[in-house]
Amino acid sequence: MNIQQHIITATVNAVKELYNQDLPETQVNLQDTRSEFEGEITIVVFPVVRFSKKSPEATANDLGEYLKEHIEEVTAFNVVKGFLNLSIVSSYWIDLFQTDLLKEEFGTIPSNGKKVMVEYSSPNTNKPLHLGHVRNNLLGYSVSELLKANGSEVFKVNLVNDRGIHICKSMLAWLKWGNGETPESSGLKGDHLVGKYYVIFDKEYKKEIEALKETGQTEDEAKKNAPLIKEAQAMLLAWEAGDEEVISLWKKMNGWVYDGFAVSYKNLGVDFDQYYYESNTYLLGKDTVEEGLAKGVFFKKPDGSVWIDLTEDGLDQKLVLRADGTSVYITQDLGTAQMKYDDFKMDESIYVVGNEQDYHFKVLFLILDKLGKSWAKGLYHLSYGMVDLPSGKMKSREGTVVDADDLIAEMIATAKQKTEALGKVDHFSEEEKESLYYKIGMGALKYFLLKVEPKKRLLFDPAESIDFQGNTGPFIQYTHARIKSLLSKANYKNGQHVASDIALSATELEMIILLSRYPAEIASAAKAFSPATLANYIYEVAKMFNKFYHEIPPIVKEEDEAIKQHRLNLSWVTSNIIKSGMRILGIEVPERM
RNA sequence: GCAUCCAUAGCUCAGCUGGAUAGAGCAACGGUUUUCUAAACCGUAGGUCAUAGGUUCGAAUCCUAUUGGGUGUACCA
Repeated sequence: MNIQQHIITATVNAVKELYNQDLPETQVNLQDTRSEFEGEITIVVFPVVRFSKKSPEATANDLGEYLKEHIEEVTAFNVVKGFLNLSIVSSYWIDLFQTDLLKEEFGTIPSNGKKVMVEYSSPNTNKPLHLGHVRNNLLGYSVSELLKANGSEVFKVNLVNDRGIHICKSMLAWLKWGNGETPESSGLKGDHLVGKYYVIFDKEYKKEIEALKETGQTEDEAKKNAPLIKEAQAMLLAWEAGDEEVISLWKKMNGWVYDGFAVSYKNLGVDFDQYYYESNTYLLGKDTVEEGLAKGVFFKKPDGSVWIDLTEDGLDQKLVLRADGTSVYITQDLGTAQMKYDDFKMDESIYVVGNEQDYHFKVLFLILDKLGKSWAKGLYHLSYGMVDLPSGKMKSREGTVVDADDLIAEMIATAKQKTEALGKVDHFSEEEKESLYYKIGMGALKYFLLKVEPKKRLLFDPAESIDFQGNTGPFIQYTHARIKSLLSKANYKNGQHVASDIALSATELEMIILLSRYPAEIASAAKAFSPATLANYIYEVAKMFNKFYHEIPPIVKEEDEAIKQHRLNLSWVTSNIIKSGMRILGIEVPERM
């Protein structure tokens, strides 16, 4: 039993004995004592006052006396207003530290038997990835790792949007203006090459619209009548009919895109256990529509279109199948959800998708629930905010997107320049330097994006480079490298215990308490699907270490062996938590930098 | 119009199921290196937590309204 639980139980007993009242355990409110007060654990006594019928101060004093009397580890207490601060004997903290935290596997949580699917990335194959996709990928990957760390079995899946009118646009533009250009002939990365033709299509299409408007057509008419869009639509029909030429062009161009994505994914450090392709799933869902009609969840309008009425749930009527019997977006999502469940039988399924689709997922989940799917309650939309530029939203057609590959290259270049300026790595091999620049650059980028609460929108200013100082990835990486250097200088041997009666400084005590929170931080971050809370915790840990490192004399020169070993143990545990926590964020920590 | 999310220091962000004097980083100013890596540390300054009510012993946090901003509201995906 840990000390916190011990205190809670004893407090309940105290209220029984002193006031003859039954205090519910949930009313015992514990928190870490603020550093400006004496003690480590604080009881907020206001909730107890109702039971004691005394003033907060008097109640706190009563409880303090009782706890000091009945709990061996409680050595002293003080009362500040309604707060009872308890001092715990330092040997308790040292024992806790040595038996739990000093283990390599500290922070890993045993299996909870849950199977979870995380769907993320889900790109379109008509253009390269941009900063918005980067946020999605990093978030999806990190949440997956977080859930694994919390004891779940995780399947990462990528549902690739590889078909549709937008893909045909790129194909058509390439046929018309491409002159047979390939990634090899142009030296362009495949996804960028295809994206180039998507932009060309849009430009030419706009020209046609303008021309038609000159002839007196309205904007809407012109958009529908432009020859290019008609050709693209014809191509889509040909694709659906299995036209050999179209299919083979489609395969060729998608192949270029996949080669390009593979490079970006590798650089981002993300991976997937399973790919789904919409070209295989876009016809799914019609069975589900039949099922819904049979169950009376859906209804058919006279024109043959199928709808669900969600007005009682505060939403609208929603179309689930067109009058001509073809699917809409939600049709295939219904079918795909069923297929994913049939494939994996997972308990929970997380969709990492931007908040512009909040409404869509609300409807999707509600429909599946109304269809009586037992697994519908395990569905969760991890909705994240858009990445904005100072100028506003990124728009691919207006060229205001921050390209993922460019950004990665810039981050690495910046890392190189900053590292060289510090002049610490001159003796590194070229290979080690390259690897270091990559780790630091990506560490800066990943931490920058992940430290912000997912649902909040995020501002990125391309004119200002991402920081490498303060609350940043490189700061945390640096702290880790510094600890590793210290440990190697001291010939550190892991896991050696010292007598639990050594003296601890205030900072050392604070460190132990902070470090001991790691498993709880993982659990709460996993519960909230939020790598951000973990990121901020790791930062606190790194900051605390640097404070400790500065205020004590050099450890390697420490003559008291027990104190030396204990300080090295503290350093090692810090590095272990940083490494493990950063790994969950998808960030590598160098051994030296 | 309706739905939904957001609003905290000059800037970017923390702030747990309501608890002590609202915290970090950047930028600004000052200091720290004969001592284990100064991508570090210490200090100064910076706030009507959008506004107004309400609930409570106690509200940045919960409720209501208002203002400002984002997103959605297609037989697009």
